[in-house]
Amino acid sequence: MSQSIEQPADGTTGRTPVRAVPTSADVARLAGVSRATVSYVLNNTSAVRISEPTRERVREAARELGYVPHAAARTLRAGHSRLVLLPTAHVPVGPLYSGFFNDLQWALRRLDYTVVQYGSVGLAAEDAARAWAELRPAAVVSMGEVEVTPGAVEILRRSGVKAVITVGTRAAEGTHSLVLDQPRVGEVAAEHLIATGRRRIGVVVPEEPGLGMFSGPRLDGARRAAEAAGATVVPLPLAYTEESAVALAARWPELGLDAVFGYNDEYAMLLMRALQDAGVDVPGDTAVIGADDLLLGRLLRPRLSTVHIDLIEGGELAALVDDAVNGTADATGRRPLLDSRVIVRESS
Amino acid sequence: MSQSIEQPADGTTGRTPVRAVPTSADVARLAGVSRATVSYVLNNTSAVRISEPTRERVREAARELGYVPHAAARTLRAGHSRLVLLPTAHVPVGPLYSGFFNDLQWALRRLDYTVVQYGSVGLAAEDAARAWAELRPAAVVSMGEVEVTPGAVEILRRSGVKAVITVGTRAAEGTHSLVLDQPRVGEVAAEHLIATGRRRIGVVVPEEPGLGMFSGPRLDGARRAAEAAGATVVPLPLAYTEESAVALAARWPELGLDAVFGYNDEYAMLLMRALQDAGVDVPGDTAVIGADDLLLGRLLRPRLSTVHIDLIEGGELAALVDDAVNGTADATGRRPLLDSRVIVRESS
DNA sequence: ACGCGTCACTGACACGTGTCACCTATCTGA
DNA sequence: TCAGATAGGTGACACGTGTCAGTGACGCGT
Repeated sequence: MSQSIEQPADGTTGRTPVRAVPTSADVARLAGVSRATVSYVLNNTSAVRISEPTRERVREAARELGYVPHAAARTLRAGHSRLVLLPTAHVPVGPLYSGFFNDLQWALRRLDYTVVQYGSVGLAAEDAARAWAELRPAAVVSMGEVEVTPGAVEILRRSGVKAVITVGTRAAEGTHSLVLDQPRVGEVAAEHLIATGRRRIGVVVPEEPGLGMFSGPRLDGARRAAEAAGATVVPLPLAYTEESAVALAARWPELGLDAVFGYNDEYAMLLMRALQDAGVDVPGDTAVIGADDLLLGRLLRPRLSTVHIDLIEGGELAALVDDAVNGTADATGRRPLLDSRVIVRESS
Repeated sequence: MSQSIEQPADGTTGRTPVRAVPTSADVARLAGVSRATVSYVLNNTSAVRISEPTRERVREAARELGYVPHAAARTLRAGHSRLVLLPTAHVPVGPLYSGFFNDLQWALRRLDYTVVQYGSVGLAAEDAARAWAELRPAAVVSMGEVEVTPGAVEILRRSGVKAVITVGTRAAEGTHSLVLDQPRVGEVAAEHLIATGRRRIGVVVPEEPGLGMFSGPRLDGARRAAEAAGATVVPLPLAYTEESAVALAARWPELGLDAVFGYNDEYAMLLMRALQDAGVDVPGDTAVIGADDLLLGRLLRPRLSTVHIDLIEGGELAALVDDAVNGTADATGRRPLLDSRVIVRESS
């Protein structure tokens, strides 16, 4: 405890045993200028004039020392960061999300933001918000998995977060909300099935946790369409395992369904295979339709019909984030951003 | 229209009253104590004794103000962060990776680290390293997509990064390397095919960029197995589209292959379907095997044989990261980690 | 010689936190 | 009574950066 580390002692001792991380002060010393000059040169600030020979000396010194600025010190000084926080409970699998995330990250990077995926497993909404707030992000973009309560928004706002954006099934108080009309997905699926003469429609409800906020609204949408046409909707709980699908298929005769909306392509494929193995003819006895328009859906026979969902483009969302951070978000109010449409193949 | 955007319904659209972010000094003032005391209480430092009434006053004040510590200031003061950087060029789709990433993030969080996915699209290795270094992470875990050159390692080390860990097809100089034995995947696949009497084996090589560092070694492994048994290996370029698969299937007769290793399950499924549509009997004429053991592979008929890959567990890697940061990791350097075994179903 | 403007740069402060050394009462034992 | 121990706390510094207000040198017109 009383052992002291050898002091760098400002030039008196030339060598320190541990190689310290070079700072802008080191660069300044080597280049024979002040630290302010170093800062001006490396950030090439336009308001201050520094002669070209000096600029070059500074840059050379920085290169030689391998100087890299300290992001934490920067944000501390600046009072705000360029972090965009992306809370995730479980990282969602699925190519739809992956592709979207890729685009978003790329676009935000282009705007000089850093995207941080931050897990908050098993935390209450406001505890999670506190954890996020520690990073003092410029914006928080919640993609529907994580609930954002008004209290959580208040915590974030109070910690200096400029923009809170939610993408989910419903608008969250106090945030810029991109409302994905999940009921519409179920609705167009059901409308299609009804239009092709089906009357008793099953709707798969995944048992996996975390999907409830999508499956519920899709079920509701299907119900709405069925009601309007005098058809019937039956919810079908299903886990993403072969056993569960086989068990459901075994009950098929007693259910008396002539169509099923499989929540998404993956569940639909799983169920369709089980149905075929149980002797159910698709689409003769029962029509099947999924959602998400995966390539793999075309590999089964019959090819899987699906609902194609146009998610907002990553670049578009990135622009919204930037506007919200700058306080220049357009006040156009509601704005149509995508459509869900049925792609008919062979399974319906 | 199934998506809409909404403004904050707070009445304070865009323009929030400039309420200063509370600091520990504010808490101290409100509680009537010094800032040092606040720090001791909130981090409940064991070495210093603070009376229970005072502790409670401080906690109450912090609660009332909604105080949240400033991570940047903390890491600046501490000289190091608890960030674990996970560079990604493209976020890889695929459930294998997603599941792994989930586990890793969860386990590291448990050890009080924050995982940051940081994209470095189109940057040279050392430029990317400089960008990572700005965040002064405690560790950098590169998952094989991004090349880590010795120069990049030097930059990271110099910026104070405690541990550089690479997970990939080969060890990287100066890092803790987890070597995934990719050739082994191709080898076991080919050995299985040869053992069941096949002699001319096609190996799918995806045309998608970024997969080359996996597909190349797998091809080599297959070649090695074939050579040992006097069999033949033919590389088959394939893009992840139906058209590409159909085109490849059309050339099947002239290729004269009696087996194919599909790189992974997704490519294998795509190709198998195209082969069947072209009138090729699977596994009669040609055996097909994939890799990754996806559930969807069981949905096709015949069920897809596959190579099951045991990736390192997220928790295990997290422990290694922690050890490396603390300097208590065994300096073995390289360590083989990928166990591959064939799961025979019906397609081979 | 003097005022004035421009050029090229520097000194010093603030951002929010953790921690070490120090300080003042009060209590203890002889 | 007095030295010493202990409880409970505080003042001050350092971390690395960006930026504002100066500051000396120099050229120029009168």
